[in-house]
Amino acid sequence: MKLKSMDISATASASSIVFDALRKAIIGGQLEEGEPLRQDEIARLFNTSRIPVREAISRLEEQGLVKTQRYKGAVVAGLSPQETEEIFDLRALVEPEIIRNAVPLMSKELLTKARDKCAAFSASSDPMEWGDLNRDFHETLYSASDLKFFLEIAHNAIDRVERQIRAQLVMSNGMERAGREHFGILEACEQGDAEQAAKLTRDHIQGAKKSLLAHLPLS
Amino acid sequence: MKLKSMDISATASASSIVFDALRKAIIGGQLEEGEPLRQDEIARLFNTSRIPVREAISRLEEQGLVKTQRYKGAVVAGLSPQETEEIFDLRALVEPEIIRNAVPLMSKELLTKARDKCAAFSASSDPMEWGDLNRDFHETLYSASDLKFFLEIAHNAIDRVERQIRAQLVMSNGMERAGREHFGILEACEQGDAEQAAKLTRDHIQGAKKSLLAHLPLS
DNA sequence: ATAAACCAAATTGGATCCAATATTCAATAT
DNA sequence: ATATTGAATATTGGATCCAATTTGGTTTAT
Repeated sequence: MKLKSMDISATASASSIVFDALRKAIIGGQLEEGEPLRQDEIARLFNTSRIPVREAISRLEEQGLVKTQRYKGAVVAGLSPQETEEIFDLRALVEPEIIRNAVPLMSKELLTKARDKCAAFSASSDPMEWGDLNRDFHETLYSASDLKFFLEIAHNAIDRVERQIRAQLVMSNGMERAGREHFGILEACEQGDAEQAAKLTRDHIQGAKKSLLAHLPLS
Repeated sequence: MKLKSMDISATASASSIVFDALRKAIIGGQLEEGEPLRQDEIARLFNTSRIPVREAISRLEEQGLVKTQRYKGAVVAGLSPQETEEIFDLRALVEPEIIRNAVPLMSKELLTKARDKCAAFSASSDPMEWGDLNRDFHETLYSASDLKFFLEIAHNAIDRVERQIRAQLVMSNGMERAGREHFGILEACEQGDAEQAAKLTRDHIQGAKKSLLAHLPLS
């Protein structure tokens, strides 16, 4: 019997489908911060009842992506400049460790893929996709790491500032500098220099933080 | 009008009450790892329906404290030795930063409180309360920090290894050494030496990790 | 006797309904 | 005119009910 098998018990529940969709809409900026999430409306959109929607929203709250008030509902969470700065500091602490751990575990294939993603990022002229391509490149490198909890933290931290990252890329020379820095990180990985890759990753994040804060109101 | 006011909209919902209770039961070891969480049973215990229970469980899953399988239900999450080690490494990375940030913000009152907690910990002879007293001391120091996201991470990381921390305290000379190390950290805080406090915190966590892994099966 | 088929109980996922609270807006009093 | 009251509407929180799936035991065929 030749049949491509799949784990049926892993099929998506309604609540996880709603969760994923809302998460993407929030970090992608389709839902702006402060915007209320109406359970009814979302349930109608996904042709389901409010129960899975409520579960999805409570999970999003646990992730810090929405804020809810009893009997008032949920709104997309926003960040103050101070909070944004703190998230970038957290990233600057955690992500270099992930890269340091990942470098010795990177296969030839993975490095090839990363090089492609790096090139795709630099080549793109559509600001709408810069955010995704940027994240794609970083996550490709991180995916070689086996530090699942560090990755969990990093993914959540990036989720929370994804909108700011997009903003940072389109402003001044954000895109050009990111491209250069990506290339540097990639080269360090290819040379197996974990220390250098970690250092460049930290600089990359701290640099993004700085240029972001400089353009933020009353920082 | 003189009336002591309180924010009624902040009153606890059924789901948050269940969430808090389950979280405490899990990290306190009342529920052992692998133990299934039956929605009906929990709903009966709290005299509510399964809806708030399900919301609580989905939040616990988001925190990594339980694992659920579709149509099979939730069980208390456990950690492999490798995973335990990684959580301790994460703590060793994040918590020193929290202390470093907190030291300059510590008031006289807070330091007094911390000294009391430190003494209470060392004085206790009841192994059942060592875990709580230990956490109480650390959280007192951390509470001076204004790094809310770092604190979020640390709290969650500690939640996930709380059981192992308890185990570590009761074994060999874990309690005695922790008492000594706590005192060292406290002194550094009192002297306003953030660097030293951070270093001792890192050592404290790495030391706990080592002695824990040495006693763990097939580490 | 053993293993496959199958049926009943248990359990979870989701839908619908009701209760509690918030919000909006018209009516009223000052 | 403005502020306050009160009713109608909208929205969320929770309870109850039904459907889908798993689980454990029983039957049945070999």
